[in-house]
Amino acid sequence: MRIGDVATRAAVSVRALRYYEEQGLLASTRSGSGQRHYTEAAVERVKLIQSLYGAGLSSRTIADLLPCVDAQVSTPESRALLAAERDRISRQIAELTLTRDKLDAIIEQTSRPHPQCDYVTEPADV
Amino acid sequence: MRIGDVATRAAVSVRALRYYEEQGLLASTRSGSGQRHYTEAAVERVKLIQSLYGAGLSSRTIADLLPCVDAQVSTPESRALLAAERDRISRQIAELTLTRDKLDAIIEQTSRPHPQCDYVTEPADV
DNA sequence: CTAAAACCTGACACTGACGTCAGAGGCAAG
DNA sequence: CTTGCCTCTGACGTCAGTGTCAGGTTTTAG
Repeated sequence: MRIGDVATRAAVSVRALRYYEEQGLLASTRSGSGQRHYTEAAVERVKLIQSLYGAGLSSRTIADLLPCVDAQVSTPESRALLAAERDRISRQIAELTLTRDKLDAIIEQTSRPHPQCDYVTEPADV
Repeated sequence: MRIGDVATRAAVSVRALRYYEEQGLLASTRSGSGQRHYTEAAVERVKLIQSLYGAGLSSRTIADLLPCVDAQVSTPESRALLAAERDRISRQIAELTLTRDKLDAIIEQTSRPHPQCDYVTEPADV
């Protein structure tokens, strides 16, 4: 599989895949002419990388924990790293939940102003 | 209250506060000599701004929805904006939850390798 | 009164995950 | 063979929130 196929199937840019390789997150074999080739597994790996980026992990952190995913084995350090990131994500979820609740409160308040006031009614179709 | 006090109490940098003002997120009155002065409410406002930043909103988006918080009134547009951001945060929470579950699965797998293998035992105190 | 600490504006530096462009080579189809 | 798309490397650009420095004024503490 060539880089363009992986990019399409994982819904990322070609540039991103080269960057992942540069960061040591994604390996490829090279054809004689230097073109990258990937296995099917690469697509899933890229999706995992993407979700970790989405959770706010840096390339460096991902690079640290991916080998442990590959090897299916963890050292005390890698377990600590994994747990630390999981906890960070949990805290992030908690914060986001609070923020969403704040937004909900704002929506509540602004949608029901003093009844005697003029205010714009529900949007018809937006 | 001067800028340094607000910074301390809201746990942000002085630079950040000046930036918020520049972006139209936080107003201040100026003393004759040009120094910024804030009310108590500024601290809470800064915390709100921070949590919105934390949820991935841009200055621009925050600038769009803060006036509606202030006015306690919403237009159809602002309601749509608020709802859209709330939904975005909800999706973000859902994604983060999935990612955390993936990490949990990885932790599970790597913490219990094939029993017949040598592997490092539980960390004592980390 | 004076020194330290806080404040001001303006501007450039930085970070990280890419976008984008240039210039050159590779590969299947007609 | 050549046309057109894909790929390569290298390098600079971007964005957004903030750090940081310079050079100067203001406020506060002793």
